[in-house]
Amino acid sequence: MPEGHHLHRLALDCNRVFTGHTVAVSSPQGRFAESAALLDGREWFEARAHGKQLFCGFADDVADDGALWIQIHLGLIGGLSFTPLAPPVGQVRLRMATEEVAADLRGPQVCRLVTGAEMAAVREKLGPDPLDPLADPDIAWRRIQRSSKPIAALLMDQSVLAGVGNVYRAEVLFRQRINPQREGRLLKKSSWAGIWDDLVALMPLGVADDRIDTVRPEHTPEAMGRPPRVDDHGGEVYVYRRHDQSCLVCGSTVHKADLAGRNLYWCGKCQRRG
DNA sequence: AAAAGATGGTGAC
DNA sequence: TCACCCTCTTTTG
Repeated sequence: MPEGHHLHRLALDCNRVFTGHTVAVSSPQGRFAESAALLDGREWFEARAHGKQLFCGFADDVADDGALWIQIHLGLIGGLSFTPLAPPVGQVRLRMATEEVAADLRGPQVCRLVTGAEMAAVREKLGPDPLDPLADPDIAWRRIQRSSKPIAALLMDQSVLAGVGNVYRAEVLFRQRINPQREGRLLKKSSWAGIWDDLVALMPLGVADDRIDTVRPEHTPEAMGRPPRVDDHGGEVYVYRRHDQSCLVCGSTVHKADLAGRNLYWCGKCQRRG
């Protein structure tokens, strides 16, 4: 679940549930208890997402920006789920609740109280986010241009580009027909423009549906007479976790390889651009 | 029943 | 490059 689209979706959900409310903040598991007590009963301020980082703000008269923030990073296995108010089940690091709804945070990589200045410092280290309408793709392009790392590695580097994870990486490179091993410094400007524009188009759909669908109409299960994808690792995709199966476009076998400790999926025949 | 693996990232070598 | 974090699902025995 947790690529950038999911965090932006959670920010929207938090704002929908908590705006105009005071929030009961607690840490049933105990590891965030001290900070939770500090925030408990405060007025909700605002949630914001930048890439895979989620910030939940609570009103604070003393803070420069009028708020104190919880920085949340789900990591690989964390989750934030909304349920009708009921006793917490399992290990809940953070609970934010109204009288009707509870948002429970489990297994996060990061859950800490930060000031507005600390939040800004975290955000300064992140590259542009395709889900931010004000983001500047040239900032990422300058980093890519002077790197000898493969474009597939650069897309996963959150200081280059914020929000893209393993699924969007594999899928946008396939859709743009780009060789994942192409060095950043050798990538054509038009290829980068294609990647960025495609992410700007794709990721809002991911926010709306809370899943990653990247397959064009002509390659959908209905259009091709194939069974729909049934697992819950994203939606309909071209290459992600489709290794040893046939490419939906050319029929050749989809490859899988380890790149910097993460699984990379691609079609060697379709993806030859640089 | 146990192990492996996952949409992520850090810190120690 | 690897162990580790910590949760849940899927695969293996």
